[in-house]
Amino acid sequence: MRADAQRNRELIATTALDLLARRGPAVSMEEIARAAGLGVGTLYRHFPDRQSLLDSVAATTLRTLLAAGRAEQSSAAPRWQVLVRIVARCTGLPLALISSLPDATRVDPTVADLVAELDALFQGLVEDAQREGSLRADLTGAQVVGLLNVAVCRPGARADDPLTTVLLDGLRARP
Amino acid sequence: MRADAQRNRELIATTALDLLARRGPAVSMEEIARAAGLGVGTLYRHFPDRQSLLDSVAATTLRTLLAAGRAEQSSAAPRWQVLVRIVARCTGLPLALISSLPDATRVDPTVADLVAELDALFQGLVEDAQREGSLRADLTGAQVVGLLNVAVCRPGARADDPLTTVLLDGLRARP
DNA sequence: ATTAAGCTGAATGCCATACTCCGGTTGACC
DNA sequence: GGTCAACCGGAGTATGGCATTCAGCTTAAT
Repeated sequence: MRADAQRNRELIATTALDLLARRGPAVSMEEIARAAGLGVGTLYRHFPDRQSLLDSVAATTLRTLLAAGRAEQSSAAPRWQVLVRIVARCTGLPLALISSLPDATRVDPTVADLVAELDALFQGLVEDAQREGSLRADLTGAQVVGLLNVAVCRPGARADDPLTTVLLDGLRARP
Repeated sequence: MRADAQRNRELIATTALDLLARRGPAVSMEEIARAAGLGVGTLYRHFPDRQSLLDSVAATTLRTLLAAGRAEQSSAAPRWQVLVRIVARCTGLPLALISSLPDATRVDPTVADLVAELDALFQGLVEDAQREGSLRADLTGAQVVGLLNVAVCRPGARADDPLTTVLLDGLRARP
């Protein structure tokens, strides 16, 4: 593969991720192309269709997140700290949203698997934090994860958002 | 106006509000019609176009909310209580969202005014609660209102949602 | 210099959705 | 219970946005 092609492929993926994070899951191919300073045709040279591009970006990102998550998981830090760090890390990721939404048309098995794994990791972490006594115990793991999703998967979300801050404070177990 | 027309007009408004709350701001005229058990033609008999219907529903709802808010405001209850009650009251309202979003196409002056008034009322309330010492003071009124908006204006939001609960807990001033 | 891989973006086709309209229905008044 | 204007239904039309294609031009690599 020619060097410029390689570069463009990565540029497309990065740009797509960025736009998805900032403007939500409805970005058009045209928008992505323009933001990357390329023509739409180039996107289609690298990805057969829109879904492909989305899947590819999702898979890459989810894999990174999963790796980071597993690393954190086996650290010695208190579970609460771990959770906060992972949430920060995930912020701005709209892809979990794309996939976790009851979106009928989504079926890519790789992405689905990754989402499931990430979900399980998160839930385990939440439940550990509850056992540790740092996270309020009146919600199920799934509920907490669902709620963190809202905080994290918003167009334009940032880790130091008021929303994220307040939500995390609200999740902290009362003294 | 014929009795059935009157009935249908109200049915349309109610159904639209309900669907907007449950499925978000992208509901189609067809969906609303079907949910109301009517034909699309009937919607257009009562409202010249989609925007009209949305504006009408928004204006009615916002007026009700504003009245309820003003009543609460002049009650003797602690500001925190008042705030919680109003939030509960607003939950499921997607219209504030429609209007408060940077949606370029929205210009109806009535609705804009109502939104502004409701916003001001909310902010005043939040700031009073902060002075009262029941609401954390490290956020501006506007930030708090924005964040409550997220909680309240989601498709399918409910007042006893984990999200709303946790968010309110996170907003409470620390002892 | 050669050339195949790469790039562009106007043109195409598709689909969802707002909106229209005419034939059939019905409430209201006599 | 008859009349009729208001009302309703829903197939059909118009439109706009978006994914996707492709013919002609560029450029990296040798």
